[in-house]
Amino acid sequence: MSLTHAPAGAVRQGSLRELNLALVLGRIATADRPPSRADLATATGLTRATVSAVVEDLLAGRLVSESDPAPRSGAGRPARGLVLADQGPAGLGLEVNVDYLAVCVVDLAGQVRHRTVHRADLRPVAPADALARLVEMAGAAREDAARHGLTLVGAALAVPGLVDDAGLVRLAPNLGWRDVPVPALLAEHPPLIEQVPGVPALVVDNEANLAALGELHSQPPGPSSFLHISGEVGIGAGIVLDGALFRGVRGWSGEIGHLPVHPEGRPCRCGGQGCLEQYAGQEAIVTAAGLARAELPADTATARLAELAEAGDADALRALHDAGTALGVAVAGVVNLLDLDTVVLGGGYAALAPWLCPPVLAEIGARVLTAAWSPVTVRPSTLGAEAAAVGAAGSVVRRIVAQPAGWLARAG
Amino acid sequence: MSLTHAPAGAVRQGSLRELNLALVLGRIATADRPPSRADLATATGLTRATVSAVVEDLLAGRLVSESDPAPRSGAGRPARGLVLADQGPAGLGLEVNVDYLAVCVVDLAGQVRHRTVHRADLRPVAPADALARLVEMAGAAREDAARHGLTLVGAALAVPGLVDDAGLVRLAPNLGWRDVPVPALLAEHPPLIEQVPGVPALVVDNEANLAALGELHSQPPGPSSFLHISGEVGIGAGIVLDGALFRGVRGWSGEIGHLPVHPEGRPCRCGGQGCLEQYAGQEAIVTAAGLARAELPADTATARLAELAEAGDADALRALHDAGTALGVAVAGVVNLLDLDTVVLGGGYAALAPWLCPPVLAEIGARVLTAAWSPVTVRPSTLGAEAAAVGAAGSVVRRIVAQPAGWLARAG
DNA sequence: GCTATTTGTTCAGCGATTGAATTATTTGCC
DNA sequence: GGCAAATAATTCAATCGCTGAACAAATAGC
Repeated sequence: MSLTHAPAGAVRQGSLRELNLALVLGRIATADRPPSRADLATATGLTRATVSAVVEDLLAGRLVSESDPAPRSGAGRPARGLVLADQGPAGLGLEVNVDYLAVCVVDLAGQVRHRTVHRADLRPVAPADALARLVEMAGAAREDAARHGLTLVGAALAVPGLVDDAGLVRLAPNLGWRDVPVPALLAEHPPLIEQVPGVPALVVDNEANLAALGELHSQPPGPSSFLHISGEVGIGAGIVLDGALFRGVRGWSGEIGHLPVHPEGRPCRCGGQGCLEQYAGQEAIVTAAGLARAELPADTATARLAELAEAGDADALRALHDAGTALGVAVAGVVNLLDLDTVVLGGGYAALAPWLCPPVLAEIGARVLTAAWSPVTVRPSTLGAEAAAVGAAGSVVRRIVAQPAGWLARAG
Repeated sequence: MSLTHAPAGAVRQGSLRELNLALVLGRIATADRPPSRADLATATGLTRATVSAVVEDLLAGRLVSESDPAPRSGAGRPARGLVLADQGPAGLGLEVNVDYLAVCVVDLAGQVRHRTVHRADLRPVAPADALARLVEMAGAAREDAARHGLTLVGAALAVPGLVDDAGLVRLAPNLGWRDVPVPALLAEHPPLIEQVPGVPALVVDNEANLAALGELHSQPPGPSSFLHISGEVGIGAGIVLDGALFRGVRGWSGEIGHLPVHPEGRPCRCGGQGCLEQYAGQEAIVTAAGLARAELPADTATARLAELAEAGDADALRALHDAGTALGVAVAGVVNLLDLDTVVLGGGYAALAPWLCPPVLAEIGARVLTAAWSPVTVRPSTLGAEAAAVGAAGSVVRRIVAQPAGWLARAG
């Protein structure tokens, strides 16, 4: 039932303006060329009078600005193009991963305006210390952002593990974290965020989820429903349905790493048998390729593997083919279940995509009933290594775009 | 991003009333006791003045009526309870299945007001003839409905197969249908439906999807996210997320029958190997239990199997245990992927649930990473055999409840 | 019979959208 | 160069629907 879903609560007089602010701003955000007020009127169905009034609010709140290059040329008064402001609210993205810390700032338009990566093995570091380092990096990011006229209105932290609604990291096995109360630990540091109604100061979420969100909002815009697979030590998936991340009942969706691909196969640390992770996880691939994994950190191992495959190393090629086949079995199951037409390989898989895609596609072709009518695209992620941090920061500014009324109420 | 999703288009002056009509009517529909106007005001956040105006519209359009038993007793003016009208718009549910045709009428409140089942082997019957019989049954249903003051405002047809957006049945393997243009075939018969803006006259959908919708709207209300598995000859699943059926990019989601449970196992007609259907499909179970399947139609075979299991027949019990284990492997994968907390066994599985649930739960417990923190419920469907027809009819009236403005515009 | 209490309605006020008229600014043609 | 056509954006009275407060209705308890 694809009904236009109504707002949850009461629709008051003022909601009308709130909804139309969001409608117009969203249109400006997704347009490929800066639209004029007249363009917006025809696109949204509102009258030009209303659009003018709404745009005036947005201009006053510095969420949009008028662009110099006119969107049209020809007879008639020239239109004034509207673009998202390159100053004003911005999102702070944070990421703790096994071998790096990342911080970035993304503006309203989705541009990455600041980026810092600190490479280090985080496994021996206590959570509180890791977060303290991250806060230090974030402080520098905030100052840099302020110099560009950007105000941080919210932060999102990506963690490779299970996170509950309150931001408690239940389990991040590869990081060695268990029951880490991130919000409480971060509350001990001076706040970097200017609170805005409707935008949570801090969201903690799974790295795979946030990387998928980053992919969703990357340029050029891709499909609105897809599966994003982050192949790290574990294998996580972010499921994007109709332009929204699907989190599951408790926010623990996407545990694709424990789909069974050989039900009577190798035992897995999850307690099951033959889980995907045992055949297509980073350690499994590296080991199968004959690389002594202990000598290398995860990202270097992946790069080395790509080098070997490039050079035609038989062991590497076979390891990648086997991993791709296992991945394909799992992905085919997901596609059968959810009827998705796009699968994005992210994280460590992105660099290995040239060798993983063919066997994945082969399994999809063999196992997906509907593949004959509708082809499935499998492609590497367009975002770089710290996709989750970018997606995290992007998720903050998307809230401003989706609910501009909160920011405008603040800005006066 | 669980933002309150705004309406897709422009929010005009009149949309406000439309949205609040839907809000108030939805509240009346989901309340456990007939709410008063005052109850609705506090529940929705609207003022009592607005609620009174909205309710007046709903009463005038005969979508709700005032109930006799007052919702409250005590000091103060007695409240007048509001309930969904038992006259007015109703939905027509149709179902073509392998061994029966079913027609039913469901009123606004979700009550089944008419029900006809015609048992026959439909495999040798041409699609046009099967639909003609269904139309005949529907005509009688319409007359019966009219006698109760019900007007049919839309129809939904459940088919055990893949259906595209236009209502074309691409493939219904167990029925022997391929590329059947249902809307065109039904257009040759006189219309039974009174057109209402916003309500499609005919929707054709997968039987598993509509059965899941029926479960969603069954009384008492259950969870808003769950997996509904219809175990017939094939195995289909309806995925309900946040109170809405998830259809996938092309409407072909839920093909759980082809999740791999033994990737190097038996070949499947889909082209893959070791698909769930080969281990937990009705034929597989019946054969494994030692019943000669040819002698029995599908529903009788299931009943017989339940009898044997009840009597302690070792072969039947083993067959059910093995099928349940295979089903559990697949369900565990789905739960890992989507983080659902409820699985409903419907269709042929409903009657076999006492024997299927334990092995399914065992596999979930062993393979689902998060099962330790959040238990998963596995239970049989509460609806009867023709759940899809009831769900189909229910999906029609749900549209009226979700968008009452269309009906009100018609009724004046 | 009076008061407290709760329900539901009435009504002036107001915010936001609408549609038509008006102003603003350019291109192209004579 | 000047004028008409075309397109963009604004202004303004009218209207729709929600709000808040006052008011009328109806009952229980004392």
